[in-house]
Amino acid sequence: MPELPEVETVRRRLAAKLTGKKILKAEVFWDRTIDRPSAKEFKRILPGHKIVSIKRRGKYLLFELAPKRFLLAHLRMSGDLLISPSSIKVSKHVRSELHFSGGLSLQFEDTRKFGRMYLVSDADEIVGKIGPEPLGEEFSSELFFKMLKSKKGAIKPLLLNQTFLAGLGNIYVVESLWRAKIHPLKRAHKISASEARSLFKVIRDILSEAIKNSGTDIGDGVWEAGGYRTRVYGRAGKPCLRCKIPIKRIVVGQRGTEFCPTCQRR
DNA sequence: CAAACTCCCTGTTAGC
DNA sequence: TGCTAACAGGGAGTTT
Repeated sequence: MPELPEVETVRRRLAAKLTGKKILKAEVFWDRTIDRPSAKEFKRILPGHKIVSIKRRGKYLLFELAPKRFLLAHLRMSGDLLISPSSIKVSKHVRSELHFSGGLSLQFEDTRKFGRMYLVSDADEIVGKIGPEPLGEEFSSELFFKMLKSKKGAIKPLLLNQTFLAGLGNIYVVESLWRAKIHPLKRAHKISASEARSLFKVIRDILSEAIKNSGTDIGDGVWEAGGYRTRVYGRAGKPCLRCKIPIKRIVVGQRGTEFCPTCQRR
């Protein structure tokens, strides 16, 4: 499922080919894919706009358009954005399609229909409330420690909370906590300064490694491109790669959570 | 304010 | 073999 590194991979794939291109036509095959405005308005407004830049904020893709507007896309569970000749459908699950000058189209493929597109005049309407970018310059170990100190809940659901920190999903949270040797149920304000430093570094290292590898292939057919291999995610019952003790799986915040019962203490 | 739950969806898999 | 039911998962929205 697309998290920050997968969305960044998509962004890089698209930016090279679509920057400067003009939208000729917009089609919507599943209306609920368009969160706002209505699918009808979406199709009416988009033609004539040019793509100025393609950025990313957390797990959102952000297309800056001219005349000034923003097209945002969130891939949620199964979404992907693919470029193809206009005449060829990339799969039977294409929910919307933008046709560009030059004969290419951008197709929003999304098997499970959780993905959304937004067409707005102010991007902050969608991404204004999300937390700092974990790979951004404004995010520091000191800031992270302060953020953790003010929260009493368990660390795992906190890291999944997009208003706390942007871009992490279940896979990278589980991987980060394992590598930093922190128990997923540990209370955020009880994390020491040195643990916070470690977690800070680990999060940035793992995200960077995953981006370098074009994301993670978890082998369920949802995201097949990536070369990053998980160390604990999906490995319940198998030996911990550090200590050989079997990896445990619990449910935290309604999400499956693998961890090593000896390496990760509370 | 935070934690817990519900909902949206479909492909995969476990169980019969 | 073929069927059904359970399950996974992000995040907005609602309830506790």
